[in-house]
Amino acid sequence: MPKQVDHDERRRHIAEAVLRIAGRDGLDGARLRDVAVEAGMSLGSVQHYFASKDEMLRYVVHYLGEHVTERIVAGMCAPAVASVPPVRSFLLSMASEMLPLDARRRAERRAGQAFTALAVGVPELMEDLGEGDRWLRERVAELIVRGQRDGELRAGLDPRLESAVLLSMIDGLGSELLLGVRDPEEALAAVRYHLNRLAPD
Amino acid sequence: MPKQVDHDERRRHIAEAVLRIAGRDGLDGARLRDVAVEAGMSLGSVQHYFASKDEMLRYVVHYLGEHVTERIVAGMCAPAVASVPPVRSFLLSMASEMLPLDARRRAERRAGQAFTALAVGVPELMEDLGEGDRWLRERVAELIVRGQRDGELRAGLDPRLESAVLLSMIDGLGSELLLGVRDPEEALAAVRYHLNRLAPD
DNA sequence: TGTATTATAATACGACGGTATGAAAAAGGA
DNA sequence: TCCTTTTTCATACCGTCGTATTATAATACA
Repeated sequence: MPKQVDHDERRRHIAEAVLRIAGRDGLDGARLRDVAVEAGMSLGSVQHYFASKDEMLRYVVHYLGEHVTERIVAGMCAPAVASVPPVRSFLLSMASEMLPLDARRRAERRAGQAFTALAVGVPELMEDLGEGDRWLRERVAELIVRGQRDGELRAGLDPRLESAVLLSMIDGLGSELLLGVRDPEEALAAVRYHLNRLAPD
Repeated sequence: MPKQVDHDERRRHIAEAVLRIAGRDGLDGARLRDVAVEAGMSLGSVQHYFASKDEMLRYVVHYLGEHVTERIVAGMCAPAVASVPPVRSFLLSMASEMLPLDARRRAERRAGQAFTALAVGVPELMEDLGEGDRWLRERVAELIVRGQRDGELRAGLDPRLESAVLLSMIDGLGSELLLGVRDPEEALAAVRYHLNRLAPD
């Protein structure tokens, strides 16, 4: 029997390389040869783990979708340890995690937007990217309901629509931050301002 | 003296072709040869009006930036003729115009996002795309101030931050609509819901 | 230790796409 | 009418990039 290599570990390693390149130079800059260099292997090896570039990109889309939601959830759970956390602090943590406020998240978001552009019109990819979105929306709606039960949020709010408003706003702020038409302080201020209005008088 | 042709008219004609293609197949689908076919001319002619593909794309970014804001403004002014229009109806019209609710606007937005992805990290392009954004933000802030003066909007609102929240939300809803993770009715409902909360009790 | 099978790598191929070139066509002015 | 300059077009060139091919190295099992 031959050499044993964890195939999926190699694929994740390559996916990380793709994400680094896409975050730095855009998805167009992710040529197979560059991916190989970034991953520290040869072009042939990359080909060994992905039959085609398309298959590789599909894998990366899936990989990204999983990890983004995972990281957001981690960010939301982080402040939970500090005593009893208000729902608004959860949501603020979530927003901070989602917004491209540092180099890493900027790269991640840029890669994400590149894939989003790629996915438009491709049902399979759109499904992968939309999955986490729907899941997150429900979580936020649940959180808002809980906030209302605990008296942290106004009773009159529509959880479903509030979830849509908040997540859309964060999404939009993210795009604007990446494009440089909005500065980070203002983005965070907008989120805090919005969350404040959700509190009872 | 030779044949006289309106140079800028030709360039706009080509730009329209590029936008149609980018809206239909993405910006990657806008090969020079395809642009020529879409514009109903030969590759050589396209080259005659643009020294390079890069120059062409820069022109299209500029062209798009001008026309998008122009169309949004037209959308905002449209309901103004009907008696005295509440500020909220202005803003709703603006949102409706900005959201990709039909094929035309979907194509326009897709092209816009493709160019946005292209522009990240290129200061010149970012400037072109950010210009209209800043202008629009100020207009919305002014509108909110006017709404407050007229008693249409709550007095406690921060016009600058409200402008940021509203425009970011519309931007985010637009992305989500394009990706198909949000349906048009819900997007409009979210906008209406949000605008409603801005009204006095 | 030998061998079979996988992993890694180097190189070659072929297509695609931006660019360059040169020629033909068109049209206003002498 | 002829000339000059612009416009239009066809075609050739050449680099790039995805893919295919082939060879070499590595390793688990007999």
